[in-house]
Amino acid sequence: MYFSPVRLPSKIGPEQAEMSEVMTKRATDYSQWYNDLVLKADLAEHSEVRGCMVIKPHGYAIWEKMQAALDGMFKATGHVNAYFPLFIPVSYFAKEASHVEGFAKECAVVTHYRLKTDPVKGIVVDPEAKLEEPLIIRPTSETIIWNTYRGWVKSYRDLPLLINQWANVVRWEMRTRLFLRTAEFLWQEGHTAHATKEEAVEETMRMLDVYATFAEEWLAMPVIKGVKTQSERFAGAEDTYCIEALMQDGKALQAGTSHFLGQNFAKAFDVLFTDKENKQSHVWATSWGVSTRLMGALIMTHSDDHGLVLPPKLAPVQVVIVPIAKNGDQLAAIDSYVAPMVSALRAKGITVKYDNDDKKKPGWKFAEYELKGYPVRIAVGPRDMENGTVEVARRDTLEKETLQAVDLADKVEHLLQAIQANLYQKALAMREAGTRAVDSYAEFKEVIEGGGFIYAHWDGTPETEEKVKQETKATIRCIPLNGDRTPGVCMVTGKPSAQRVIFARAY
RNA sequence: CGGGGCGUAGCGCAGUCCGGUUAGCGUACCUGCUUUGGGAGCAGGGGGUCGUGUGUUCGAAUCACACCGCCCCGACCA
Repeated sequence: MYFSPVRLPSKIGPEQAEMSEVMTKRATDYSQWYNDLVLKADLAEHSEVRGCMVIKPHGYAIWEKMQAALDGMFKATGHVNAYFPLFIPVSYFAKEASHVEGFAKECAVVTHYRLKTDPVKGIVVDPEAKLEEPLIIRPTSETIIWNTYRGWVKSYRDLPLLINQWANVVRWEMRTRLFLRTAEFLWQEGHTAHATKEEAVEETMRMLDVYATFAEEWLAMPVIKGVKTQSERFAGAEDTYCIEALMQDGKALQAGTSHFLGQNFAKAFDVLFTDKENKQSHVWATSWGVSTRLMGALIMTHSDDHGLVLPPKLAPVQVVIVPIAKNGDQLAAIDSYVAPMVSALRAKGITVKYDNDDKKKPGWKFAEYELKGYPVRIAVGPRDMENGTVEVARRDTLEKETLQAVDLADKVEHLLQAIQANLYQKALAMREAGTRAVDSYAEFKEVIEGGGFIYAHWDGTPETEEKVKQETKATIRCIPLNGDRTPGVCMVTGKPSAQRVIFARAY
């Protein structure tokens, strides 16, 4: 059922050098397939800076589509964008104890502000230019934002404060993978301040819903909403909510988080407001984020051995039209034949590329657009011009069909909707097939080897969670919000359990 | 950070063990002709700090040491 990781010799055999096999197959080595796909589909490449990637135009275009959709949803829920500094003084960072504890191990630190020439080494850090206080490069912005909010919030009239930031952050990870975990990544982080706990909790849940909606309607990726256990909670949060998705190899991926921060940061940064009764209290906070990791989620949810598969709503170009011509005259005839189709498609808001570049052959283009995940490909040749048809191929099923060109724009519009829906349904079916409920720890140990989401009872203690993690490498992904609330007994200790939680091996 | 693998033309590799012509092959690229409904064929051509540095040697892609980078596995994490 799943594409399980298999260890292979690092040398690539001659059969893989063939033109027809530009990528490792999922079933051969899932992890290598992922790496190949990111590179071959031209989404990103490794930079020479350790742990950092270059997001290439095709990959960045997809990220921009995600940004646009999310940004619209943030605005629609009353948020505005702002920008805070990349550098955070260590003293700010130090103010919230559990926050520091969580991030200290992976902080890049700036200690100097100048270089100088050196006769031997060329250029060196100028020891004279040491900063009085080191700056860290933000791994997340709670501290600098709350330090700023102190000046912005005085009265209940200033609340709620609903701000989002699109930014880059740095976490010095030991091991990185393109999109899934890089030392520097792009994300958005929302930071809100509220007068009451209820309002902050409501905001936390609202943004969790925004993420779930985005994942399902745009990424075509079904997710489970849940709350994290104590050990998986964001450093500094009271509660961390998340959306969890299941990838094709049976591993779970956390795709977004929304945190209820309580008054932790307000207390650490003395953010107080005066209410209607002239009483002072600390404000209540939330923060929430999704990152370029969603690119990894997108890839691992839909793509296949032919390359990337993109949901139409996130595809930078939804329809590519490829002419098949024997000569220049024929190409010119196809140009005219296709022009009204292009206009009609664009009039419906469909993004279209007509690729009449005669320096590349049709077959080459077919393979290339397939690899890059264009949802619909239309081929037009002399036969079509005679018959008033076009050949339409859909990327998700790889099916080809010859259609009458009349009302093509309507047909394509429906096809794009059908593809979007089909991708979601396929992903949902995959998740359902990969989801099991188990009651005994012995069965759990067996089932977890095959991957997937496992619903099991847990006694609620970090000790039991840790034991399971040590013995099986599976963690509690979340306590689902909409799951079965039937109580039971912990599969490990036999102690009472309020409801089943989701275990999985995770990215 | 530990274990394993790797670094030679844009990409994929051979050559390294056992030092010795002008460093090869496939593909990509350029030119010409023929082609064009799933990564075209033939002919000719261009392209190399052999990851970086230091050393050994008459001579280093090849040997030694150090460093850098990448991949896979583990620990950590979104």
